[in-house]
Amino acid sequence: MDLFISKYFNKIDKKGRVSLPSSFRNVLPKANRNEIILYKSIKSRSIEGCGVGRLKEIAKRINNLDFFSEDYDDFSTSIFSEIVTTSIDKEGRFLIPEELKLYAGIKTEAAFFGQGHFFQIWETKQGLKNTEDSRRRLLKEKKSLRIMLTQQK
Amino acid sequence: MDLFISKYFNKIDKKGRVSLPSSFRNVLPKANRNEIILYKSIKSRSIEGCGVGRLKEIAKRINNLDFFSEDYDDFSTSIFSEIVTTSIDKEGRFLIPEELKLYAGIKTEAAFFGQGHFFQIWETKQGLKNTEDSRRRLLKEKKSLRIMLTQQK
DNA sequence: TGGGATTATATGGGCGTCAATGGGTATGTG
DNA sequence: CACATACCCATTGACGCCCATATAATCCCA
Repeated sequence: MDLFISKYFNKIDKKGRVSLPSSFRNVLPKANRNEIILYKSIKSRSIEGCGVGRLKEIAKRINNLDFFSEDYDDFSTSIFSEIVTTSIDKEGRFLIPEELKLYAGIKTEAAFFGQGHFFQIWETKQGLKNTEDSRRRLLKEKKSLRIMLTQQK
Repeated sequence: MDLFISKYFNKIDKKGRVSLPSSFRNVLPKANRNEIILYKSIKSRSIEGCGVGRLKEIAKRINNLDFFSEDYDDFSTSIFSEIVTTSIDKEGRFLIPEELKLYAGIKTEAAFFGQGHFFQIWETKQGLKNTEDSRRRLLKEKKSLRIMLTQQK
């Protein structure tokens, strides 16, 4: 399976280490299996993460913008300076930078939510609440989606 | 990772030395790992820097401007004549020329912002403010950021 | 197919290494 | 000689690497 799926709740130890769920590790390309990128979610108080491969893709796109435009700087600043890369140790653990933990309100436990091509890290309670809210919105307001999700192939 | 990523805040000591963040050092080609170039940013009160190898890339970008335009001369002059090369000592530190520090308003701390193929050095407060402003502009006015960040290859 | 044995995963902790920082001295150039 | 800067060494704290354990999952063989 090459998608980030399901949810996991892992402890953050004294040194600040958390295990990246094993199934998430397996999604990373064998080449860069010991590195991921993290950044603040735009839409919620959570951290988003994925393999480094996507970063190179983004770099390429930004590089194609007009170098002397304001847009270039805005993209470049908002993305490159906000993204952090962290390495994963032999046991599959990594460090969440302090700033990102603050942003997401994470202290002693990290809740990992698979999102397909990327994943989110939440403070456990907020993450669970977000899941409920999402689901409620889906069921109440988006009948068409419900159809997509329940329809047989 | 061969890109300048993330942000770092390093102290400038009495002698005027600053550490180039370790992850930035690693972006420099192993050959010229002890030399970088610095120049005033055209668009902001910051210093831009990169490995010497990127000079060619900068030349190409300027060359793509209309040769007979005023812009051409302005960019060409502003950048090429202002470029300085500085060497990095064994501990990974370098000196920011006085003129550049003045231009950016840097005194005792330098804020390094990764920008992909180059990086910027800001006075800490201004740098943080710039990050916020950039992000705000993108979120309010440009849906494209969201697309870049969330869209799959 | 049951149940012990092996492997994997999450978690904890020790310790050496490296990064950031400080300072002292030599070298050099005006 | 004075100032700047290159070179050398020292300190501190963070992080990487290694080893250890407990629980859960998987395997394997009779």
